[in-house]
Amino acid sequence: MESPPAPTSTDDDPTKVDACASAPSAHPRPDGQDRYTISEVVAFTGLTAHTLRWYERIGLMPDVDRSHTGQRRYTNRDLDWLAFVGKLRLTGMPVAHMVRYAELVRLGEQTFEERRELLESTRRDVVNRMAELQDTLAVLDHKINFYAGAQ
Amino acid sequence: MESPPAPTSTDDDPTKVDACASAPSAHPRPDGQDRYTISEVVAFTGLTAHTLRWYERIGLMPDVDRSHTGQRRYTNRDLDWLAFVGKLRLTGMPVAHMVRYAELVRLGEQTFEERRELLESTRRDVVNRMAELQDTLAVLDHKINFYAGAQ
DNA sequence: TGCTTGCTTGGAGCGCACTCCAAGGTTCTA
DNA sequence: TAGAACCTTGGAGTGCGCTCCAAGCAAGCA
Repeated sequence: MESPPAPTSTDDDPTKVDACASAPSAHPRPDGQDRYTISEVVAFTGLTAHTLRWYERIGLMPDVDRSHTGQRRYTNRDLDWLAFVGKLRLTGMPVAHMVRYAELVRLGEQTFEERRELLESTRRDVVNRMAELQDTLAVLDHKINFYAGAQ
Repeated sequence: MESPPAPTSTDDDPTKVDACASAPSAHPRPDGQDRYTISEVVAFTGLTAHTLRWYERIGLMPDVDRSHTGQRRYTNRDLDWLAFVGKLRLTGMPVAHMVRYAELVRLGEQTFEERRELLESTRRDVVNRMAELQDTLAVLDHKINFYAGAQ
């Protein structure tokens, strides 16, 4: 990372696949022994195995490692990436944009600028959405108060 | 309305179809001459005519008036209702729940309690969503700062 | 060794919220 | 009175984000 914060956290270094440091997220196994099966990842993330495989098919997961017989083995870094994708999903960002971001990460450091622009655009969406929700909250409270006042 | 605020605003009185007072929204025509065609409503709301007709079909619009030849004529109250539905839509509330709410409004005052519960549940969803977005904002800012710092 | 459970794939299916279509009637302006 | 623009309907289609299926291989245990 930029300066010296948490020693275990991976971050936006493209050699580390742009995992997300904001959730140190205490992974159950130390680096080196982190070869999770798909069902373990299902348990950690709450996603379904179908969805995990689908993410890979559409290019949203960066090359998951395989066992000698071809079964998926996920790393802590993959888990970090999935946590970040989960955040993006909460923003309502279309999956196609996330795929674009994943592609930029694969392309390395020369895409930092475009990545930043993409995230800033997403940030604006989030801020707008929060303002909309704040408005809506006022409307809901007004009506709830009316109904509460009318017993 | 409960106390005496804005004189023009309709509100949660079921005889007035539960329109939303929170947006006084300066409708272009006074009550009595408010018989908007579907394309006028499209212009006001940003919804498509398809969507307006669909809302009616699924029970999300309360009995839109018709001209003598059967064409729709929307009132200011219909516009208020659509504005409220728009707010609910922003919360991510499923259309089926909005239809349920519309049904409760049609059933009159004895559904005040259930309407309040439905809106309070929606309110909780909104608050949760806002907290999630706030979290996400922190993650986005962290990454944006990293990319900005790396030029 | 057999048995159960888990993992693999490509491709089909689903639920939601619209979105559009075809064929025909209505309204408005000149 | 003509012509353009608008409105009607039931039903089919679309795009998104999954979700599931079938058929077969892999892993772990008695």
